[in-house]
Amino acid sequence: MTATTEPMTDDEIHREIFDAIVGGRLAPGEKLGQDELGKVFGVSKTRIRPILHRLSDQKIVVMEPMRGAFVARPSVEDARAVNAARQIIEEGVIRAATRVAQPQHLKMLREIVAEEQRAREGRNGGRAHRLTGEFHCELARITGNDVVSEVVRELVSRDSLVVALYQRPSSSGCSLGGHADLVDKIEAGDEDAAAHAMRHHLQDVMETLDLGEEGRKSQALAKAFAHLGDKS
Amino acid sequence: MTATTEPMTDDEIHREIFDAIVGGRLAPGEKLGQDELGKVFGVSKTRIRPILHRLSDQKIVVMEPMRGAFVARPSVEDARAVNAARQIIEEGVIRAATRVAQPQHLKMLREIVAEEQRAREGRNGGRAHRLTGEFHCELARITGNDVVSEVVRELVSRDSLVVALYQRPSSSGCSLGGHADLVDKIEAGDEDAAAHAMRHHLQDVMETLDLGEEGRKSQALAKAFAHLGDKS
DNA sequence: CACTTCCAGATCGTATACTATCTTCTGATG
DNA sequence: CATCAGAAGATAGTATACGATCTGGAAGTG
Repeated sequence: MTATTEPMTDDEIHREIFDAIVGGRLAPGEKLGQDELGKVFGVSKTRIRPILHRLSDQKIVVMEPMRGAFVARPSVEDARAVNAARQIIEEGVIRAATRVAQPQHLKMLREIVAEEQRAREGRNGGRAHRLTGEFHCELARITGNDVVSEVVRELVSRDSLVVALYQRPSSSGCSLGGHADLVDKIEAGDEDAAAHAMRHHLQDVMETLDLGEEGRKSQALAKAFAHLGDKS
Repeated sequence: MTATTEPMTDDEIHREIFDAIVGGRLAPGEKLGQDELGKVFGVSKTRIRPILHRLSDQKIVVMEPMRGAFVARPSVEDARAVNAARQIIEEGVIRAATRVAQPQHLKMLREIVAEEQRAREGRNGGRAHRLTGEFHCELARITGNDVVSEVVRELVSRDSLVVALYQRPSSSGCSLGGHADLVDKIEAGDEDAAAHAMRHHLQDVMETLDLGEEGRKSQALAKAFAHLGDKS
């Protein structure tokens, strides 16, 4: 499967790794060896390194000096910061979206919500979570502003790692029906209500996570030493 | 002045180029040769290239395939998109800031406004503009959220290129006293008024620019052929 | 004389080679 | 037996070298 015939552009390689991480196929903390990735994509380290740096800028990957690149393992503080940032930024987004939303936009959102519901009923947690992210991205796209869309996209992708790390095994997906409520508020044209709902929606998402009272630092370690009673 | 003794980290080189561009020492459209930059900083192309790519991700630089890197020359559409994005995002920011602002924060903002005023009276347009950007960044920092600060910082830096390209020679700096008004609204704790003021402030900034009715595409060319009457 | 074609110089993009640093295993020592 | 020092292997970081592509000018042709 090591294709030697396809040139494959840098952006394609980037997207491949990006999707693998956000899609959960690469677990947080996983090592991303340069030579190894180079062989996978049939190119040299020289082209892998900048891509890794780019992923590092996106906070999807961390590069430890002279140690290598790893899939990011956001701390509890990071998780809270990203969520807080989303509360702040997506408030502006949903307000702007509410002002300009057209029926076709609402239809699109409702379709995503419906699919989300179906995925959750089908116990397809991965798909449900992906659709959750898509909902927020699509909401941002209603503003018609690519810059905003890109910012939201980045924040949503960072949140993917957070849920991968801190999701409770019990809770299958995201909040239950919170998105439908948002669409209702947008349709009603009630900007303040929509903004309020968005803030609380994101807070709810945060509360479904298991962030541990004192912050389950490494997760793998915490699980490994659970029998000791976690006295730190 | 070509120091061969200092190793100079990648981030330092990045910041050096970044500041040179945002600070206006490198004009939009300027060529950024890889070998040339390598010699300036006493390193090889290999280290310059990823830095250029990073600046490209930040939209401060554009990389044309097989042609090289150039200081970005944002189009009128780009300018409008960034400004619109700021209206959307900074609305959320100023609302969050209004909710949590402390007296010390207000003091900090007023100091910047005062310095800004002084710079403008001293006909120091460059300094005034830099302080304008700093005001918005400092406002974002009130939220206490680094993610938000970083997003705003990025947007503000992109706007630097916009004003470098499209600023009217007449208007020395940014809006006249718009910032003081924002601080007043924040101090009053009136979230809606603050948000409203922010949106209009950014719109005002946009209107001080000379974006040309049909979009003064290259600026240098437009000036060069002004005598022809610009029939495009 | 104007236009096209071709060649030389320059610069970008990538692979390979080398050096520095970290990790790990082995072996010695308290 | 536990611990620490040292060497070998592996991997990151950087520079150099080579091939590909673009730009600009010179020569050729209608």
